[in-house]
This record gives sequence, structure tokens and C-alpha cells, in this order.
Amino acid sequence: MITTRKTNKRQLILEEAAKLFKQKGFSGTSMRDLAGEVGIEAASMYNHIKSKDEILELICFRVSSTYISQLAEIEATEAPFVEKIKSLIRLHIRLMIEDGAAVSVANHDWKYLPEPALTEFKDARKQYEKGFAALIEQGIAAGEFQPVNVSVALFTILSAVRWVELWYRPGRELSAEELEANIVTMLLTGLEKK
Amino acid sequence: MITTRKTNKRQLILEEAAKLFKQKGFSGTSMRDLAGEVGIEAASMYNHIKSKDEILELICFRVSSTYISQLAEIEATEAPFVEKIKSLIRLHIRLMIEDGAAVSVANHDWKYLPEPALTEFKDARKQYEKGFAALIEQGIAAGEFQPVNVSVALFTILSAVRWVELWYRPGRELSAEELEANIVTMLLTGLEKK
DNA sequence: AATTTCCGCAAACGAATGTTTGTTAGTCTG
DNA sequence: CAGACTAACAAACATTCGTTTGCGGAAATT
Repeated sequence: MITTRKTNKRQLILEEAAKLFKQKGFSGTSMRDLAGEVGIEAASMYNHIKSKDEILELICFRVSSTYISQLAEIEATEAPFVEKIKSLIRLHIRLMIEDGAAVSVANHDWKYLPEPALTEFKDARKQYEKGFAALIEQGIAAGEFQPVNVSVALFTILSAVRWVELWYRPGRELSAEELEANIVTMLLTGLEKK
Repeated sequence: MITTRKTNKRQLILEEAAKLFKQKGFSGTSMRDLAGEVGIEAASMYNHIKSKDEILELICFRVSSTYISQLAEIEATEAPFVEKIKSLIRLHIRLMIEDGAAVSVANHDWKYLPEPALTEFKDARKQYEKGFAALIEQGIAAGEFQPVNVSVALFTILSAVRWVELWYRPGRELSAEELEANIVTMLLTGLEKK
């Protein structure tokens, strides 16, 4: 191994932390729990990370910056708004499947962020929601969408996509692609048959 | 005051606990925090409740039994499946608005239930989901709904309705009725204009 | 009026929390 | 080979946790 030496333990800590935080919550997870999962004493972790809070910050901001940069990419494309919204839905599902633990933590445990980070995170989320909402609004103006309340549409989509974290396990009856297709159908054409 | 004497403190504790648990999570809330909110010392609370865990159980099971009994009522009515599903969606929204703190706790902190209660709660939830899913399935069979994957439809609806807890505050731009109408539209007829 | 019950408090309990300290091997670098 | 760095550990830190105990006074019951 060449560079398996430095920050790999740090990475391992972050991964195990995400899993544990998702499972038992941030407050419900002790540094000794986490250390046990990593295969180390609690004290030894402080050779790799500054504090428990820092772990949470790293997880949350990695997720939020991923979402924000991906949103920017989608905004920049030339496509009908229907397609942009579909891309965003697929983005959420994909991230949830690929990095479910971290996304869960960013969704649920952000409230435990210590104060400078807390406002920063909330601002980032608000910025993301604003960009998402703008796409819906423009889609309505362009006549592609029904004239539904924008906030309702936005949060319905954002939430509808969250349950994947609770439900999806690889090797489920549905593949990731089928899952995406089904959710997109639900959200864009609705449950009812016309 | 006539009967302001007995179990009213207990009720107050449960209400404040629901608010605090929603705000800071079960593990993140200390008995001293809660006692402060109630206006009492932590030790004094043990005159009214058995333990912190008991508080959580009382909150969670009150919510779950409400859902289950209401589902039974709706199942018993004579109405198209579209209407039954709409009623369920409205039920979720109404409960979230009227008793948001408790519902949030039942949604997020149930995992901290101590063991006999934990399985009991999960079973109750599974029972509710099964009943809900059956209505969707029958609606598809009756040709009222699109042939979407039942689990996807179920969890999309259940989740889509949860964000109300994060978003709704009385005196918001939308009234409860408008909120219900918008969410029902989103879920049943979809965002896209045909 | 006497007595029991209710409900609050201060103090303390042991256990668990996040983190610091001092130390000790091993490994890289000059 | 000497010195510096890395990363692990055990022990201890102060604090906070949920909860128990013992006690006092007010209110309800007899």
C-alpha cells in the first residue's frame, strides 16, 4: 500500500459515524460506541478528529455542498422544466441510495450542529430550496406544471424522496431505476387514473 | 378549580416533553431541561411519571393508536377508494397540525423505545401501513388508480405528508384547508399538466 | 383536630458523557 | 543511528445524565 497511511482512519471514522448517527442519532451515539465500531479506543480517535461536533459538521456539509453543486449543474442545462425536476428527483434518490447514511444524518441531525455551523447549514439548505422552488415556479409559468402552491410542491417532492432511506436496501424487489421511475410517476402524474 | 388537581401536571409534562423531544430529540433532552419547562425540579417529576422512557412510550402509543383507530373508521365507510385515500391524507395533515409535537416524536424518536415497547410499536406501525397499502391495492384493482408499485405509492404519501411538521405554523400564508387541498392535488393528480 | 396523602425540594447516587493527559511503541526522515 | 512524527493506549478529568432518598409543608380526609 502506498498512501493507505494517512487520513484513511479519519475516513473510516466518518463512515462509521454516519452509520451510527443514522441508526441511533447524534446524541444517542457515544464516542465510545463509535470507537468500538472503528476498532479503536475512544481516546485514540482524537488523533484523527477534533471533536464529536466536527464529525457531524464534516458529514453535514459534505452532503449539503453535493446537493448545491448538483443543483447548479442541472440549472445550467437546456431542457424543459419537467426534465429538470425529474433530474432533481433522480439526484435525490441516487444520493440516498449511494450515500444513505450521510444523507440521513444531514436530514435529521443537523440540528445538533454547534452554532456558527448551524446557521451556515440552514442558510445552505434555504439556498438549495430556493433554487429548487424557482425551477417549479418557472415550470408553472411556462405552462408545464399545474398552478399548485410552490412551497407545497417543493416540500412534497423533497419529503417524498426521503423515505427511500428508511425503505431501500440493495437486493429489494425494486431496482434503483424502477424505484426512480415509480417515484417520478407518482409525483409528476399522480396516483389517480384520469 | 374543581379537578385541576390530579393528573394535570402529568398531562403538562407530556405536552412539554413532546415539544422538547421534537425540538432537541429524545436523547438530546434531559429531565432537567424538561423539568425547567414544566416549572418544577427534575426530582419532582417522578411524582407524576415513572421514568423518561415512560414519557416516550405514552406519547408514541397515543399517536399510533389514534392513527389505527381512525384508519379503521375510514375503512368502514362506503366510498370510492380515491375518497378513502383522500380522507387518510387529510387525517395525517390534520393530526400533524393539531398535535404536531407528538406526531413528530412518534415519527422520529420511536427508536429510543425500550425493548418490549419497541417491537410493539413497530408492529402497530406495520399494521397501519398494511391497512393503508390494502386500500391502494384495491383502488388499483378497481381501476381508480394507476398501476404504480404499492409500496412506492404508500411511502410517498406517508412521507409527503410529514414535512407539514417542519413547515406549517398557524398564521402561515396557507390555511389548513388550502394546505390539504394542495397536497391532495399533488399526490393524486401530480405536478405535471397534461 | 388528627392523620394521611399529595407534591414539591435539596442532596446525593452511580453510571455515562466528551475530552485531556502522559506515555509508549513503531515508523519515517535526516 | 538519532531525532521527530504517528497513532495507539490506560487513566483520569469534570460534567451531565436519569433516578432515589429523605424530608417538609400544604391540602384533603377522617
